[in-house]
Amino acid sequence: MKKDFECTQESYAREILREKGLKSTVQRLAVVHVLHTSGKSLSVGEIHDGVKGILGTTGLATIYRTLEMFEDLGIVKRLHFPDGGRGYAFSQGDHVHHMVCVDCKGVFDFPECPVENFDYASVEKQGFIVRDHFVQLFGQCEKCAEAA
Amino acid sequence: MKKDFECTQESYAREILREKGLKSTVQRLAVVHVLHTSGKSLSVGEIHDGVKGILGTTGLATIYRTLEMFEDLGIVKRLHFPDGGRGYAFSQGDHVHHMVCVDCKGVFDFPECPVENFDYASVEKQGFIVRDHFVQLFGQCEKCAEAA
DNA sequence: GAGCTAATTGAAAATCATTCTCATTTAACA
DNA sequence: TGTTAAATGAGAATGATTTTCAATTAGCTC
Repeated sequence: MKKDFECTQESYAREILREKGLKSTVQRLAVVHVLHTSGKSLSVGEIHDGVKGILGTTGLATIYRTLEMFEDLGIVKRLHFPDGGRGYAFSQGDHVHHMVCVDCKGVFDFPECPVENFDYASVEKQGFIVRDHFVQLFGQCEKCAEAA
Repeated sequence: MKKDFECTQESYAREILREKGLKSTVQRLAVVHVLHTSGKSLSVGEIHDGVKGILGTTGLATIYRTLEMFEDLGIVKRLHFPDGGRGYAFSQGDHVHHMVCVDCKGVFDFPECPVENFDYASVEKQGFIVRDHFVQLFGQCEKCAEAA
């Protein structure tokens, strides 16, 4: 099978898959490749198209299965758009937030956590225990800001 | 028509609707009532059921239309759950974040913005302009933490 | 309060997204 | 190279959301 798209990100995915006893199929590696090289957030359909471009044919169900699994493994992150749409972005590393360009859907990592040093006093006063958070920034990348 | 559920939140919605030249229908006010009195995040189906409980019969399309519109008006906020599910929460006021109990789906407002004072230097260095953000906290409310 | 009008609703069909099933294929390892 | 459990593909099934259009209604005006 074609593996001419192998690069750092595919190796990274391979390793995580092997650690968990999961198979590194061409479909899975193609999903990583498509997401990573696009550099932006893609819909399920766009990912499907991208993978079909590499492998010729691929079942849509496989894309769904792969994305769900990759999300659990922390390889991709699901993003939510104000219009209700969803996108997936490659997400190497554990705790990364994303900044999304609303024009080109470009995704840019954001290593510092904006919420990390936040004082949860007002919430904790009510008895809550904060366990996790979802943070996503919206804006414009340099290119799109200039074009506007 | 039954309006015995009128209270502060319904008046609030009425006012916003009137400002925008939109009609305060019983269906719309019932959606506000259901969401507000539940105190938690509800799915579209749960909201539909709640409204049917008040009005007898209501079209599902109306619920969808109302929620979309209320989201634009800032009356409700769409929440996203790790499992992919979506929920809607009543959201009086402009810039409120939410903390959601993963057990009971209870929603608690969070007036301080965790992102407000964050230093966007690393992102701005790349030429980005941050325009908006989505922040959602997950955890356990007092009740559910004790029950666990 | 009755009439007018544009906005809104309801019901069902249409569309779109996601999951499931099961026979076939394949990656990983011996 | 053979074995085997995991993964895939194709399409059916399910579920979520949107659209359509005739009927209804809220918000005016008088």
